[in-house]
Amino acid sequence: MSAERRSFKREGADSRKEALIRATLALMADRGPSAATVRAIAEKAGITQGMIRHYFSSKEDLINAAYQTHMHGQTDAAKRAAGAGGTARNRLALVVRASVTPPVADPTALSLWAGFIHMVWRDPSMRATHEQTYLRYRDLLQSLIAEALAEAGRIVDADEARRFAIACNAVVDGLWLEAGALPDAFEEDELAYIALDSVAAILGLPLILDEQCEPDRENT
Amino acid sequence: MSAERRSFKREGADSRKEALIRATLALMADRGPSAATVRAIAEKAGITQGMIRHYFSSKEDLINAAYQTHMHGQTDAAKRAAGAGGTARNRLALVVRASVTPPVADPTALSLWAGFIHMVWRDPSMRATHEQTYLRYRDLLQSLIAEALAEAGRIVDADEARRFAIACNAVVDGLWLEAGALPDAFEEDELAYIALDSVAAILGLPLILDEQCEPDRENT
DNA sequence: CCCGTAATTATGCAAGCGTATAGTTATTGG
DNA sequence: CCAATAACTATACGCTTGCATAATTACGGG
Repeated sequence: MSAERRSFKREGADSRKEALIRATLALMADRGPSAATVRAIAEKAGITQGMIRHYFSSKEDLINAAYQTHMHGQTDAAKRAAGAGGTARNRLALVVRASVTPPVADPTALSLWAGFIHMVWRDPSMRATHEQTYLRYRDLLQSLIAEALAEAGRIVDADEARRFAIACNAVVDGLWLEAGALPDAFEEDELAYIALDSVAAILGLPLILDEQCEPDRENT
Repeated sequence: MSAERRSFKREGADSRKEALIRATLALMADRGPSAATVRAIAEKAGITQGMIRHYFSSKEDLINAAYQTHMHGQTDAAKRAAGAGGTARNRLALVVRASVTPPVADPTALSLWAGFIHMVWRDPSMRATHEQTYLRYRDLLQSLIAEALAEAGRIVDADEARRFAIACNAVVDGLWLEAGALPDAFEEDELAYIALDSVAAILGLPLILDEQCEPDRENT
């Protein structure tokens, strides 16, 4: 008469943590932060809700881990798009384009990001993660910019490089935001071209994608 | 032994609605969307929780009204900064500066916006409000841009004006975002200058504020 | 003057939340 | 081969939530 007990499956700690994090992200992306309850997360991860407190000290801890995972995924995807070889100018163009096109820029990523952002103000550790991730992307941009300008024979001091990075970061973020907020309002390549044109205008450096020297997925 | 009953105060419907909306915004800005419960909102508005359902059909309805109020306030503040007279170029500069400086750009506004954004996906009426507000600001920018370019003797077709508006909007949004996310990472005027320089570079049109023209660095 | 009506308060309710904990089942070292 | 232990399930608890409704109060027209 009692419902049959759930089948007992033993799994490694890492795989369980990852499953919980992925379930959290999926729920938040789908139906907002409020949908990411411990029960829903556990169900989506295929385990019972007790596990979440067995692997994370609290739900907030799990949320934090999910936030880190998401942000690292975003940055890594953009960095990966740059590839290893080619000119700095081309790598910069590739990073810019990747940052305003799927899968980095899409409604799911924006929704997820927005869901996390408001937690940043209350939890200091989430704020730390936020700043770190934010500045890391900007630093990536800044070094590519400085390198690309150097290739063109222009030497900029650190202050100017910083301002360039802030401005280009803003363009990219703004377009990333628009791509996620109004995915049907633009052609698929339109935002990429606008991003490249704008960054080029800001830097005074033509940015054209060297399609044939585009790196492929093979590098790592 | 029974606690004394709350003093009975009769008020107009508009003032009550406004009080509820302001309380909602204050709570969301302060402690996130989850803190904006009907009880907390009512307490902050100085009334009992029954009133919220007396003036709004549901809590979601109140949230929607608060969203509209906030977004309209943001756009209106930027528009107001442009003033009525002066050249279009100067009005454009004023709008750009206003959009990346307080009170339009600040942590509270960002936190509030992020709190709303993730609701946009579930509720169609909030999505409608979102698109409408979004495009209205961009249209404001686009008309100012077209006018300013015309002043300089440059006629751009509708397609190019649209791309310019998208790009400038992106710069402004990105800097607005950074100003709200990392309020201590920039000098107070720094983002305004970067915004003006970037928009100027994108449009190929020098943007200098009339009233107080600090001769900043040359772009490019 | 007073009563009907609308505004406002107070209270109750079912559902869902995060967390704690007791009970159950694999794995493992000796 | 059998405890000991860690992984895992199941359930209960206290709290909060949005919403509904009964009780109370002010106000305006007869």
